[in-house]
Amino acid sequence: MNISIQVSSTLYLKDPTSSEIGLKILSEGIHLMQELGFESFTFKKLAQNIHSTEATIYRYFENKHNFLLYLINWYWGILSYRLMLATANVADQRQQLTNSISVLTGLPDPSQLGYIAEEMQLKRIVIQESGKALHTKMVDDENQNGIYLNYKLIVSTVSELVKKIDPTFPYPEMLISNLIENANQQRFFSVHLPRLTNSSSADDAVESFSHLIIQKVLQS
Amino acid sequence: MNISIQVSSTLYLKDPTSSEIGLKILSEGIHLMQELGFESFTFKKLAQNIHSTEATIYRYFENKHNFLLYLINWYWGILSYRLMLATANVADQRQQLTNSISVLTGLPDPSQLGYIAEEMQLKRIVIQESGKALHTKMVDDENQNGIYLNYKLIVSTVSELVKKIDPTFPYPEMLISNLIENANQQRFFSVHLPRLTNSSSADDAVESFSHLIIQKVLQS
DNA sequence: TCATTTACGATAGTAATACTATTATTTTTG
DNA sequence: CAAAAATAATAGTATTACTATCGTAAATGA
Repeated sequence: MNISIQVSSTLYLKDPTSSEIGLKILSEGIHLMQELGFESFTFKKLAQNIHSTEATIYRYFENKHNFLLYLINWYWGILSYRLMLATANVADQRQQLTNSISVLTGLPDPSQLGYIAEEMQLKRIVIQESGKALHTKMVDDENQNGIYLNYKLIVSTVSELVKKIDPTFPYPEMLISNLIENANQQRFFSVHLPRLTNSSSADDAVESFSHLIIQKVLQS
Repeated sequence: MNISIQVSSTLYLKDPTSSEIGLKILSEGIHLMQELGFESFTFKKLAQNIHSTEATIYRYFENKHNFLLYLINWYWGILSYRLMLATANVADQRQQLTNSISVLTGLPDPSQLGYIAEEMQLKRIVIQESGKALHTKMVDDENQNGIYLNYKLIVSTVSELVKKIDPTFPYPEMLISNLIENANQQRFFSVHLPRLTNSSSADDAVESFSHLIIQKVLQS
């Protein structure tokens, strides 16, 4: 059911979407990754869960670090797609920005068309694990290999919108990457360190906060 | 030279500041942690560097995860102290907040009194590794053990200031934890993923951005 | 000062992990 | 239906994150 989300081909040895067992690696892999967390997740456990072997998984992914990067890349691909949907045929640039911020910082609406089942699971993985994927000695090499293009494209697209709305604002990229990262961080806090946030699961304070920042900071 | 920074005693088995070799574990440990990163850092390597053995280090710290938590806790202790210095004898609350934001998001001034040599190294470790310490299955237990009290105290103190200045602002804790986390994140981006930020090492855009947010968002 | 606790160094050992390698068997495909 | 490719089954390796044991050195205290 993937609407052909692009994931950088340097992240896999063999395209997991090209075979039955590859798809099982992905779907069960997502499930196991969020259940166990990156540290306790192993290819051995995944192999057992899909009634296959370690060797088979290693034919698709070089290592579990790359597997995590694949999942994160996939997530940003989905968001990229939803961002496109949310701004298409919207004339007003302010409204485009508002819609974009909702996509990037709000929770996905399950009833919406184009909803992708894996998105919620991937989002949880991104919130919990993406720091571990990023804060590595390999980050510069990976960046060179285009691993972060999906993410950078999102930041670039939305910050271009910011520039159009308020050309005087001096930190458009920082503003957008901040709001994106903050959304994930605050959702983590609201579960584990609630005194660091004003977000609870009931109202979506994270999204409201983001809109408020945009509204107060940009002059149009 | 520690001005008796408090670190939660649940983080060590034996206080490393209480002995010669404990202090060597800390100073060489900081050095090695930032040089190798958390993954490649091992107690074995650290033991070799201080001409001691693994067993000795394990007598001070239960494991390397707790060692990292100790370093991070130490960092927040230092910041807590600097926050106190920066707001003491400042009458105006706005100015107190401004000074606090500078401490939390700016770079420390080496010429300033009370500067602690390890702070820069610890800051680098916090920027690079703190996500790995936090995003773990143990986070709830650790929080229960008071590991994050230093951090929560900082957020609480500064957000109380926010509440006094603008009682109508609905997300004071989120605002402050966001600015703190953002500062570290953007500094990481500026080194590794510069297209996600507008911060370069030359000017301190991170700090300016933070002040701008505060200024625009709070009404006084 | 001398006995005793405490800390440290040296060494060995273990279970788990993150892979690599080999070979047999099944599945796919031209 | 033959050849190629993918997978299963199994074994093996280096490293890591510890734990255990024991002899010695240093600090402490009566």
